[in-house]
Amino acid sequence: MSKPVRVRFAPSPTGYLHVGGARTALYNYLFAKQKGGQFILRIEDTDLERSTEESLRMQIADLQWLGLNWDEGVDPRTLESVGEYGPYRQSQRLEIYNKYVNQLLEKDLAYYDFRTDEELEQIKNSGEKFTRIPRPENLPSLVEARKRFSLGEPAAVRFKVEGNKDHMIHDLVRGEVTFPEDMVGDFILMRSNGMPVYNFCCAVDDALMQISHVFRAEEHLSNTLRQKMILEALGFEAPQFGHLSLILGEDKQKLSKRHGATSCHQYNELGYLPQALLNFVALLGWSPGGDQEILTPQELIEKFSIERLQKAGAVFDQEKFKWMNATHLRALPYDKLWSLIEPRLNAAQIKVPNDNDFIHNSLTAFKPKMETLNDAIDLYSPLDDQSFFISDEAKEVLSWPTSRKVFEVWKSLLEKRDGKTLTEEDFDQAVNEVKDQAAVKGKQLFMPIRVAIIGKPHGPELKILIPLLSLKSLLARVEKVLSHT
RNA sequence: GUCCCUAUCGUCUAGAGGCCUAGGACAUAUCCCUUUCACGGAUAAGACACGGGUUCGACUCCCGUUGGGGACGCCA
Repeated sequence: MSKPVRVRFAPSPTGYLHVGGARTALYNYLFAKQKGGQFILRIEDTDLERSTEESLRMQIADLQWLGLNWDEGVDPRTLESVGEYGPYRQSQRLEIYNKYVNQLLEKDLAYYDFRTDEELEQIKNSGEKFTRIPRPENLPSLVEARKRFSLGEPAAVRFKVEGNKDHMIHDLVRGEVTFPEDMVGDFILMRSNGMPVYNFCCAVDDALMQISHVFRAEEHLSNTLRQKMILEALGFEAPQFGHLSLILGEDKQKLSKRHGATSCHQYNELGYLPQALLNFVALLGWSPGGDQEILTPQELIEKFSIERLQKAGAVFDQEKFKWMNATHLRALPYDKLWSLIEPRLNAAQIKVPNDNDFIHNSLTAFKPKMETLNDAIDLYSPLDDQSFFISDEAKEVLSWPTSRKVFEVWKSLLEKRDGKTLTEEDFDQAVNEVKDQAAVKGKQLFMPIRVAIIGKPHGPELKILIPLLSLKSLLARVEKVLSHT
């Protein structure tokens, strides 16, 4: 019997998609998918100063990377509106807003305000403590105001707040929230440059686009009052609102740029997986109830419930995110993982073989060590002869009195061999010979060998690494190491 | 300052009046696995902000205090 579920994500195109925005988008998306409803992307670009087409494209790219695909809104390629409630960019809906502003003006529910910024500033600083800007003393008639306005006198349109009634909002996550109407003053509907303002567009569009539920950040909670007043004045039905707790930084302040990486784009570049970001952010302010923490997008859709939304803010814990990313990464099949890693190796100019054996063996060795896709760069670079170098850590091993002997024996063994690579068995055998001939064991044996192979005293299991390296490069490496002793 | 929201381990959370000696995960510590580092496994330490009610019984319900957050734009 209830209205069909139609939810929207309505970003303003100013920069990359923030992780908080991603979570808002995700919850709306999950709700729509679970209820068989529509997920709509609406662009709130009425701030001409800050909104750019470039940002719009970036946000769309981020949303697509996350796999949060919308049913209605702007087309990702052409940016044209797709859907029967368009256009979906507020900058293209100006006639619509005009129509409704005029309606309010004519019903005497709004008025032209000719005061200048300076006058308003003066009022604020007049010494009196206004919690809201007072309405102008003598309002001109609509006819007169329109005349002055059309003659070029700048004026903003303000909503008339009557100021004596309480508004109750049934918030989907917070329950009943009551706002006294007098907490807000006559607020702007239309700027003096003719552009309508957020609260107005949002209210009108939610109504016109038949939005059934609005999940948005808690910072909008008090805007809801204004939007409700607009909706009421226009005779529209209000959607159901649900205000999400904020995502916080370590210092418990609203997560912002100074907390480090906050945009989806940054996490993408850092080598995080979209499914990990979705999973992590989903659990910031919501939980599925049980002990399961690693969830696929499909599981999120199945398990999502507004009852389990958290009311208090949640700190974005980079460490846990990294762990979660590593977990998702290790769950990836080899070919998928390789397809994600290869472009990053190329970008870092690391050249390694790409036959199936190599991919399989190397990934087996490196997977447990990878937390982000970018970790592959450091992991694979020792396999590339061009970038072989001796690490600082290895210098200490080099200085051990027994190390040189180990290198020499290792080298002579390599020289005696033919074929392209060493097998695991070859290696075990060789190590035993080094042990006997150089008369060392334990740490004094293994660490120098490791240094002779990868230039570092720590790293993945040599048994797996050895078959990944050619005999030729093994030799070149030990020679290089010897030249440093 | 005014209004609104909020409060369980350091962090994310489970907990819908007795199941709680408060569970899980990340991080931390120790041990096992491993002749390295990880991965994996085990163990340990670690929280109901405080004060009043309500109740036979409160982490759970109500009120207050305190702490934290948000909003108060011709930003969204």
